[in-house]
This record gives sequence, C-alpha cells and structure tokens, in this order.
Amino acid sequence: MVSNAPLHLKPRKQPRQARAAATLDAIFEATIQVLLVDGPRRLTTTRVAERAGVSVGTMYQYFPHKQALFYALNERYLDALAGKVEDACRARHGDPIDRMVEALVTTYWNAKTERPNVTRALYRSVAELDNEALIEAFARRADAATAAMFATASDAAFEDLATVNLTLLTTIFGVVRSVFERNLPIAEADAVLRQLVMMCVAYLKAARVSASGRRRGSAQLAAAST
Amino acid sequence: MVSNAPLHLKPRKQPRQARAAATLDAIFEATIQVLLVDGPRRLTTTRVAERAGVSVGTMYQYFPHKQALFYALNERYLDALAGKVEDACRARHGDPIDRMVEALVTTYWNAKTERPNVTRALYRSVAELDNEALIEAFARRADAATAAMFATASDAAFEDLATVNLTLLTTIFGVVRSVFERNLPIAEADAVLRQLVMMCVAYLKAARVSASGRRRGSAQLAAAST
Amino acid sequence: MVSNAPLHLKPRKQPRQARAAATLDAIFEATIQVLLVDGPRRLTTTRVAERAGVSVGTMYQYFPHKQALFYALNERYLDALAGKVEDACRARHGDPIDRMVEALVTTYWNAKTERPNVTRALYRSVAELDNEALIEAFARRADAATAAMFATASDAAFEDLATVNLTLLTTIFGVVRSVFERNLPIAEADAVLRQLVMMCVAYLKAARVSASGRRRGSAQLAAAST
Amino acid sequence: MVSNAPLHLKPRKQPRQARAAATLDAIFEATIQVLLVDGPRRLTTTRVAERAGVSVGTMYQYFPHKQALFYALNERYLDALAGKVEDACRARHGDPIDRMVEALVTTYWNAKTERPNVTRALYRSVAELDNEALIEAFARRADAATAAMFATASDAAFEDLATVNLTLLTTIFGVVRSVFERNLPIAEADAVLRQLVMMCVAYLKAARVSASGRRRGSAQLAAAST
DNA sequence: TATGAATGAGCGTTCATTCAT
DNA sequence: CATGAATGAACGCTCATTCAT
Repeated sequence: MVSNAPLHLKPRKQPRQARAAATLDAIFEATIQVLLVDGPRRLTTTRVAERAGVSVGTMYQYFPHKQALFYALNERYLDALAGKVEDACRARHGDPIDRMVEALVTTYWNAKTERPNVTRALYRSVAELDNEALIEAFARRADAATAAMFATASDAAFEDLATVNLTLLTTIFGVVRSVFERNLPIAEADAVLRQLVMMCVAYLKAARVSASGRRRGSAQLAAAST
Repeated sequence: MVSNAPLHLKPRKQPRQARAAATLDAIFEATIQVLLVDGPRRLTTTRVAERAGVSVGTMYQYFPHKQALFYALNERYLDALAGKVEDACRARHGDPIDRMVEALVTTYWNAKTERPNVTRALYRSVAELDNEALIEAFARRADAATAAMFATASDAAFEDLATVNLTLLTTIFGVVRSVFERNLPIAEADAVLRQLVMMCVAYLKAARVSASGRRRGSAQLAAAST
Repeated sequence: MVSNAPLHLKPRKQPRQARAAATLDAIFEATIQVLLVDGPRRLTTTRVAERAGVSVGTMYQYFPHKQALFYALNERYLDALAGKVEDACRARHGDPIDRMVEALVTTYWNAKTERPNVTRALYRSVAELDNEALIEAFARRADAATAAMFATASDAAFEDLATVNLTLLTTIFGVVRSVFERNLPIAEADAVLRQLVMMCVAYLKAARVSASGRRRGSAQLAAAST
Repeated sequence: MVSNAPLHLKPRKQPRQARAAATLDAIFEATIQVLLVDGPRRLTTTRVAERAGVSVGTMYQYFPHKQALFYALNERYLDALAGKVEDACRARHGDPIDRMVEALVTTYWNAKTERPNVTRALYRSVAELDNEALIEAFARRADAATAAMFATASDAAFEDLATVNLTLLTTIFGVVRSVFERNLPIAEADAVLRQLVMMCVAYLKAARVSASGRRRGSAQLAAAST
C-alpha cells in the first residue's frame, strides 16, 4: 500500500530492520492495550511507551507526535482490513451475487469481530483525528474490489453499478458500526448479521438488470412490490 | 420524555426563566460551534464559555462539569430526534410498508441533514462520553415507534417483527452515519438515500409473511430470488 | 471589650438591633458548623451563608471579606474565654495558691473542653489568619487577671511575679493545646490535667519567696532538690 | 526510622542521585520560604516550584500532590527532631533528673530555635494537613526515649512513669509552642525557658517515689506543700 | 541512538467578591 | 437593605514534547 497520509502525520522512518519493526509492533499493540484497559482519556504517550517497553524518547523516534501514532495505527488497521476485503472479493469472481454478498458481509464482520474491543477502541479513537484521508483511502480500495467482483456476477448485471456498489458498502459498514455502537448482545448481533445478508441480496436482486432480457431497469422494484 | 440520565450528568438546574433558557441555548450552540470550528481536542470549558458570551463560572452553574454539558447536549439532540421519528411513525399507521419506509428514512435523513455540521460534530462528540445510556434510550424510543407502525402495515405482517425492525433501524442509522463519515458529495449522498429506501422496501417485502395465505416464511426470499 | 483589631478586619457595623445580632449569631454558628462538618478546606462563604440561612450578599453586609469573619469569630471566642478567666480569678482573690491554680486550670480546661470540636476547629482556623493581635489581646487580659490574683495569695509572694505568671500561663495554654493536638484519649487527657495542676502548684511553691521569713529566693529550688 | 506514612502521601521516588537530592532540598526549602514570606494562603504549587527554581511538572515528579509535599516536609522535620531528642536522652542515662530535664528542655528548645521562622512556618503548615499520624509517630519516639531515660534516673523512681512522662513532654512541647505563638521577645522567652526547667524539675521531684524508703506516693506532694 | 527527567502551556474547576434586581 | 446569578483570577494538576546525558 502506498500511504497517502499528509506528510506531517507519517512515521518518521520506515522500519528497515527487524528490530524497528518489532518496536513498532510493540508500540501499536501497547496503544491498543492502553486504549482498552485505561480508556482513551488515559492514553498518554508515557503510558504507551511504558507498556511497549520503550522510552518516550524512542517513541518519538518513530512518531513525530501523538496524532501520528493514532494515524499510523488506524492506517495499519484499515490497510489490513482492505486487504481482507480484496482477497475475499477476488475469491468470489464469477460467483452468483448471493454468494458474493455473503462472503463480503462475513469477511467484513469477522474482521471486525475478531477482537471486538479493539474494534470498538479504534472506532472511538478515530474521532480524535482528522481521518477523512484514511477512510477515503480504505473506501476506495473496498469500492474497487467489490465493484470488480460484482461486475463478474454470474446472475446479475447492473445499470448503475457504481451507485449500487456504494450503497451496498455504505450499508455494510454502517450496520456493523451501529451494531458495535449499540453494544448489541451476541444473539441479536448475529441475527442482524444474517438479516443484513438477506437484505443486501434482496437489494441487489431488486436493483439488477434482469439476466433474461435485461429489459426492466430499476422499474423492476415497483413491479416486484405489487 | 422523562430523562433517565445518571444524576451527576444532569444540568444543575432547570431553566426557570427566559434568561436562563437563553443562556443554556447559547452554551449549547457555543459547544457545537467550538466542536465544529476548533475540533473536539480544542473544546475546552473556557472556549465554550467565551463563545457563549458567559463566564466559566456561569457555565458551572448550569453544568457540574464538562461531561455533563456533553451529555445534556446529546440528550437534547437525541430527544428531539426521537420525537420526530415518533411523530412520523404515528402519521403512517395503517399505510403500506413502502410509504412507511419512505417516511421513516426521509424523516431521519432530513433531521440529520438539516444542520449537517451539527450532526457531524455530535457524531464526534459522542465518542467523548459514556454514551451507551443515551443511545440506548434513543434506540428504545425509535424501536418502539417503528415497531408499532409496522405492526399496522396494510400490506405486510412479520414473523419476527422485533428482529426485522431492529435490522431496519440499524441499517438506516448506520447508513446515514456512514454517509456523513465519508463526507459524500451531495449527489452521491442523495443517490444512496434513494437506494436506501429501495433496499429497505426490498428487505421488508422479502421478510414479510406473504399477504396471500401467509404460508411462506423467510423461505420466501430464496423462492423470490430464483 | 474594646477591640483593637486592625481596621480592615472589623465587622462593617455593630449589631444595633436584635435582628442583626441574631443574624450575626447565626453566621458565627454556621461558620463553626461548616468548619466541623466540612473541614476548613470546604469552608466557603456560600456554604456558610447557606447554613446560616442568609444570602452571601447579606453576609458581606456584616463582614467585608472572609478573613474578617474568621477574625471576628476568634475575637468573640477569645473574648468570652478571657471573661471566664477573669471571673474565675476574681473569685479566688485571697485564696492560697493551690486553690488558685486549681481554679485557673479547671476554668480554662472546662472552657476548652465544653465543645471540643469547636476548640479544635478554631485552633486550626487561627493558622489561616494573622492572629497575633488577637492572641496578644487575650494574653494581656489573662495575664492581668492572674497576676492580680496571685498578688493576693494568702500563702505566697513572688520576687518576679511577672515572669512566674507568664510561665504559668504559657504552660497552661500550651499543655491544653498540646493535649488537643495529640487528640489524647479522655483518660489520658484527664490524667495530664490533674498532673498539670500538681505541676503548677509545685512550680509556684518552688518559685515563691517563703512566707516564713522570705529569705530564700529562687535558691530555694536548689535547696529543695537535695 | 521506617516511615509509616500513608502511601499516597509519600514522595513518588527516593532521591537516588545527588541531583535529585538537591532538587528535593530546594523544594523543601522553597516551601518553607513561601510559607514564611507569603503565608499559608499563598503557598501554591506554582510559587513553590518557581522559588525552588524548578518547574511545576518537576515538583510533581517528586510529590504526587501538594499535600504529599507538606507531609514530607513535616515528616522530615519531625524525624530530625525526634532523632535529636533520642540522642540527648541516650546521653543522659543514669544522670540525676535535674540534669536530664535540663538536657531535654535545652535540646528541644535549641532545635526549635535554630531557625525560628522555619519552626513558626511549620507550626502553621501542620494545620493544613491531616497530621495526626505524623504527630503521633513523633510523640511515640520522644515518649519512648524520655521514658527510657527517666527509668535510669540516679535519684528518682516513679510510680506511674508513663503518665509523668506524658505530662512532662506535653508540657515541654506545649510551652515551646505557646512561646512561638505569642512571639515573645527573646528576653522573656529565655526567662520562660529557664522557668520551664525549674518547673519540670519541681514536678518530677514532687511526683517521684521518695528515694529514702519509697513509701510515699503522690501523697508526697500534699505533704511537701505544707 | 536510546533514555527519561524536566518543562510549562493549558486544562477543568473553585470560590471570594460584586452588583443589577 | 437583601438577594444570588454572574464573574474571572487563580488554583492544583496533566501530559505532549524536548534535550542533556
């Protein structure tokens, strides 16, 4: 990934040696732990450094200031997430849309659920910084991956794939975020997840240009609803 | 609405006079402005007071501490929002579901869009406080209002209304939030809004117990998709 | 008592009416109560006024500032205390010294013990203000009263009454204060009190010019110690 | 001495280097100076730090909060004082009581008089904190030291040494404190000091079990006074 | 290069005092 | 006169950042 972060938010140096990479990892993990254990209010550079087993001074060798640490943490997280989405999409090229949607939703959901507290912590930490660039970059990658996937669907084509795709991703991201925000109990969260798949499939089917003839457009929706 | 906020987060006194009410309004508005202009990191009691044209001391006569100000601000906002949702739902009792969905989505969307910066500011400020109680209370009210509405739908009934309802609201809330977060240009945002309505309708239709006989359950989805 | 307090520490007006006197009393009592219940750190003008059942504004009619309130409170307390000492001394004119000492110690002790918490609170509050004038005034009155008393002792006369008297008072005041400061349990405090009387008597007898001949001076001490 | 101060009132770190020790000394000295020059009301963390030539932040590396600074200051002072008393007592084991008393009073007096302003400042500062533990600890050490000394007196034994000892110490501490509080001129203060020795000796002789036979108790006092 | 003691601007909060009502 | 809301200087304390070692 080529980072497009504003210059002043970038780590001061790239990890060129295993040592540096290990230190960076320790710092990131420490940040998350402090975020989880002490909360965002108690997340101080000193505490992070302590937990990471390095001195504050060393931390400032890697990040010119606290914001840069946050930024890099989110960047790394979103980078990995985008990677997972891309992989999942590539693996479903040519599939029918319901398989695609299920894979997409499941992949995203699992990625977020793997360490739910980390997810929650990051959702919160994001509010602290100017994250538009980050989110933008992530969204672009996800957009591209899913759009490419849907374009190969075996059972559907779309008049305005861009909009449909945007809506779909916005929905998936938004629903997952809301589920976390409301702290829904697992049973309800799982139910919503399953419904989410159903909803997305229903949407795609309603939005597609029919495979047999492609004569109906989005007019199909009105028709289907009678 | 009888507020159920923790006592220590409540305004110290209720506005008994027009003067006090005006001051409160000024403080709330100032908070939003500071949030917007200076960002959440620069939101200090001094700055808010300055912008509101009162002294810090005065602010502390209305709010026992900074958190209480945040809390009250969000409470007030969510209270109004819940009221709008309730009104809209009541007005659509007995309608067909597509009308219901459209009214619901439009109402929520308009409420959020009316002052987009305020919305964005509040989305961010919420991360600052322990807001579960607040969100919970709002969600409960919205849940109740929409569930009651859908129960009167002229053209649909649902096996598990609770889950369908939860999914629908989670979707609407989540999509709107995501649209704001990504700062989508108006054209795209509007497109997503329209698609959102379509998606919700498709979902409800897929999820309903068929009006003619009500023999199919969610199995209907699979059937419909062939 | 003619107060010799610095002008800026005096109450703004003398209580000329029963109403004003009652208010003053209420304020003084409230001050003590707040001192006792909330501690010296929480003693705020607002709290005192509240407890006294008046507004802050009214309090400022009686005392130009907080220090003046403290000052007046201590002045009133020391005035009463001096009065008691004077009365007790007058009542023992002509008595033998052991009766005098016992009366003196007992009077002072009882006055301090009557409301021990108040005593403790005042001991502490005194540190807050420039109290030399107050203590000076009190000491002068006590000095005069006891010196006058000892001068009439039926069984003793003193070469340097001033010094003996000063030592005696310093001792009594100091011991009592120390007992309070160390928070001695009642049993020990009472024991010390009794020993105090004994000590003072022993001291006066050692220091007196012998009644029979008055030939020994303070040389008597050396003699007595063989 | 192993300090038994509550954990939260202890200095955050022990001076491990000469530098740190110097800084600590500077802070302590600055505290005293501010106390003397500006009074207890103006003793703020900022002012102390300024006077000590360090930043507030540095002060907070040594003391977790203002109270801890007070506490440590008094602890250090009382620790040294107790040490002096212990030394003086040890040196007089086996002596006659008048030598003991003179040594005790003189030692205590000199320790307090060495830097009279410091003494006065500390007397005042003690009122600011919950000092019972501190005073208690000091009193215990002094008690033990003097009791052990008096037990070896060559010319006296006591029925109730504990009470006599307590009274004696309370007297010495109290008289000295009162002398400082009243700000007596040096001449008078010295006179009182000499009288204090005489008084204590007279008291001990009156309270001792007679060396010749030890048959009289405290009844001896009454007998001696005829 | 790594360290962590030192820095000090800036925070949230309090409360003595004022003054319009 | 009495009131008590408003004021704002000043407090105790935190923590991102620097820099001598």
